[in-house]
Amino acid sequence: MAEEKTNFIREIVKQDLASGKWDHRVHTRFPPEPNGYLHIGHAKAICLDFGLAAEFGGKTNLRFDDTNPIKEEDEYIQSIIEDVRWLGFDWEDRLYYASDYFEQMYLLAEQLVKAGKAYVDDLPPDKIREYRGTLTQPGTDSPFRDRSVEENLDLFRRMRAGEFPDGDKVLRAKIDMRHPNMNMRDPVIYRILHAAHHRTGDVWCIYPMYDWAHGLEDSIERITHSLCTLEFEDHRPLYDWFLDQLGVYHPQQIEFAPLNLTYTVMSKRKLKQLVVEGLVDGWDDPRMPTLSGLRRRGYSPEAIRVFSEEVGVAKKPSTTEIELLEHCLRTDLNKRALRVMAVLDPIKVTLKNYPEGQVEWLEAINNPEDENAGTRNIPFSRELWIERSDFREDAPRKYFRLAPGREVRLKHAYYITCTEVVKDPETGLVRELICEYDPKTKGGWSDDGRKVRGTLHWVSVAHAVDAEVRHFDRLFTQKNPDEVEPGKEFIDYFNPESLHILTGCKVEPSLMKARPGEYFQFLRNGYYCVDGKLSSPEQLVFNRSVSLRDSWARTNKTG
RNA sequence: UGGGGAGUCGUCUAAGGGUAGGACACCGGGUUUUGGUCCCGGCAGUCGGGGUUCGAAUCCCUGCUCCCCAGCCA
Repeated sequence: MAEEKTNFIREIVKQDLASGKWDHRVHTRFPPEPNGYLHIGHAKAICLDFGLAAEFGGKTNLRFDDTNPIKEEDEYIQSIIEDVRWLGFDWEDRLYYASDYFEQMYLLAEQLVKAGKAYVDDLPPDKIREYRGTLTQPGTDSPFRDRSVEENLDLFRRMRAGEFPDGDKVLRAKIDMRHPNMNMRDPVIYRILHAAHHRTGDVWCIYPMYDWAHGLEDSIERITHSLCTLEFEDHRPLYDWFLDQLGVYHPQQIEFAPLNLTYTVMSKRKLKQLVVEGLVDGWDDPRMPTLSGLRRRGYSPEAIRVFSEEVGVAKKPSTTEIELLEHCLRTDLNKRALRVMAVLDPIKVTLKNYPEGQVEWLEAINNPEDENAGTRNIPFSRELWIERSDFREDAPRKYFRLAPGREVRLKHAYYITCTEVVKDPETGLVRELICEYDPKTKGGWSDDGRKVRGTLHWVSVAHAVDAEVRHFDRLFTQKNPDEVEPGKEFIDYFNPESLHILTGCKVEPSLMKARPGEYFQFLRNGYYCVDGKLSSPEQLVFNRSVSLRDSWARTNKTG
């Protein structure tokens, strides 16, 4: 039944492979601009670019589209390389930079000038905008549109030579100022920017625009399928025009809908604003949809790759529910996360009939979903921590945790029965529970057919390690923070409750050895990981990656 | 009133003349030393109106709605 999932781009590739359109090659590229950190939306594109090529025995280049020195930084390049690699993709020796092609691009531009298809325009920016017309009104020709080839070539060379200040002149393609597609109204292809480039330094003072550069990059690298998002659909005619005018190798641009997720934003500009305004702890804050944030949150690359496949690829603008992402994480972590015990909101239990000073090391299964995960021993003693929410004085019948007179199982340990509740005389708050354990139930079993519904997690007081635990909620309070009411902006929907810091948590001693990048399930609580930025041997800090599904909480809420 | 795209369960996505399928979400039930996992079941969709056809989500006509484009950003 499990018909393999497909999408329109995969079908195009299959057809092209069958027809031999590209010599039976598939060669894609992932072309980020190094002006920010990669996010889950990029992951979809990365998985598409790399995944599709790999599926058909093709190749994928990692290419930095670094044509704007003002916005681009080396820090971003490093993070992008790290993130793509972390996701599990390999570009082998094909790490390219658009800036490596600047000379070729320049020469091709001269070729366009010589063909009478490009001209140097002296119009200032505001005039260029004015002459462009509007969506409904045609533009008008620049007075400089009909300069001779000789004059254009001379001026263009002098632009490169640095004879003019920023904004003084531009090189424009000569297409049609009355074209219904705004992109075809003599688009600018080179601008003067006396700015140091992160790779070429001050070698250049003119830089190519995206539309000119991108198709050439694809052409130079002999890309077959150039995948990009929907907003570039309007640019395809230009992409094709340039390549056709030049008579060079001509890849096919195919557009797909970008990924949107509920309760978050996906624009680098907006994510950067959260960082700059200090609303989050950097690009890698665990609440961020960035790959570095998801990594710090405890997402696995596998979960993200499965998610990318699950959301599918189409041309319909859409917003995926974040629950699907969480589901993919739970599915992956369920198979791999080591089960450990951690008490987040501790209340003390004293076993009245357990020998003082005695310690038993009980065997605990590391992962019931993975036999190879083995077992470990955990210390059990007279005084234990259990979860405050696992006890209720006024327990309803459906509640099968601890209550006065009720018996529960301590996971991997013994059955215990609550015999006495010690309260603070001042506040009336429960301070301690006095219980009795049944020595005949070691390991959590009894052969007398006794029915014990509840199983609790616990940590030995004498052996517990203190830890800080961080829980996260949605980054924004609105399902779609981009859709703002009049007078508001997306940042107004930032969720001030999105970070909860729990202190005084008690975790089992084995967690002292936990390292960033390892996956844990805090039994009955959720999936957690060590925060690679904040955690230290002196102060353990864990992040909750995602909670466990909780049907008890659900029935309580709706009931 | 310009151009380019897109409309299938609540959400995402298949089916491209022949039984509208899957996943998430949601709702039941079973198993369970995690109120987890797993298993079983349920809910729910072709934007509207015409037409062609034995048969239309699919083809034709028409209407409607939504998204993108007026950077010397990508």
